[in-house]
Amino acid sequence: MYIKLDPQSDFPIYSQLIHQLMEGILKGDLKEGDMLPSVRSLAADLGINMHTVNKSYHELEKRGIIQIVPKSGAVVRLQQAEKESEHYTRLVRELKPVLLEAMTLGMGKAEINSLVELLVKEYKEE
Amino acid sequence: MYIKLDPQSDFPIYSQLIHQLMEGILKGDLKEGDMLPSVRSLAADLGINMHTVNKSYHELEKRGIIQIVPKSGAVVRLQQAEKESEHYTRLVRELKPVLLEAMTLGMGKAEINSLVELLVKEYKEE
DNA sequence: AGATTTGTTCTATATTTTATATAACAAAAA
DNA sequence: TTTTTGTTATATAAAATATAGAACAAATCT
Repeated sequence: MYIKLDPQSDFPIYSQLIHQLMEGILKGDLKEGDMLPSVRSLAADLGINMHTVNKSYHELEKRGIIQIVPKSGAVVRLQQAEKESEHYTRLVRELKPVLLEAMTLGMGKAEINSLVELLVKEYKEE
Repeated sequence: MYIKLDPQSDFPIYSQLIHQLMEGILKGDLKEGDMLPSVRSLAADLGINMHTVNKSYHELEKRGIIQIVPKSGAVVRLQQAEKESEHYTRLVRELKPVLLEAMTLGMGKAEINSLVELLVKEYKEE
């Protein structure tokens, strides 16, 4: 699975890594139950620090996407996000400002929905 | 127009201010052509630094939402975001990771769309 | 015209976040 | 048993965030 990081991006490295790993899951490169590479080996592969990878993994765990087994490794464990769950709440908190921006740029409900559909399709066809 | 800032938020103050001002525009508190308060007066009202407000204003200008007239003030000037415009491109870049998160949380196209509709309605009924 | 307010620019400082670097530890895995 | 694992700790550096104060010229107000 290929991971691309851009040091010049607005997003910090650990965020980019989170995004790439989520992409990998959605594309099927990583499936439920799969082990993620160890923080040391992935850091070496990507040419970044171990702690940066570690931060990404723990953030993914906080988001309910992987499970970290102490002294062992990280496993893909997708959780269903119930409404009112902390995962769902955080998602809404992150989604709001982006929608605000879309609306101030003149996009309506229909336009936003078609954009969302377009982007969703890039990762998963249903 | 009431503006609420949370120093403990994950979002920096200047980002929160950007969001609140966008909300004000969408709710109709600020209309096309309206002047924004001066950076000094708004900073004083909110109990934050002048330069922080200034940063928010310039970011809003970069996003095509207001126009800053040198030595005069800031005016609401909503631009239509054409596809392929830098505004549209940035929006997509910000929207992608949020959608990735939604999908890894198990949400499908329909679920995401209904959430988007729900949030959009909070600001603007069409 | 004169006084005030405006955004702008500059320097300075402090805190937080991000990223890297080393080292050591105990538990798990090979 | 040797290696690898995540964890924890300390340390450093750079960037982002936020505040502070001062000075300037243009715009606005009285």
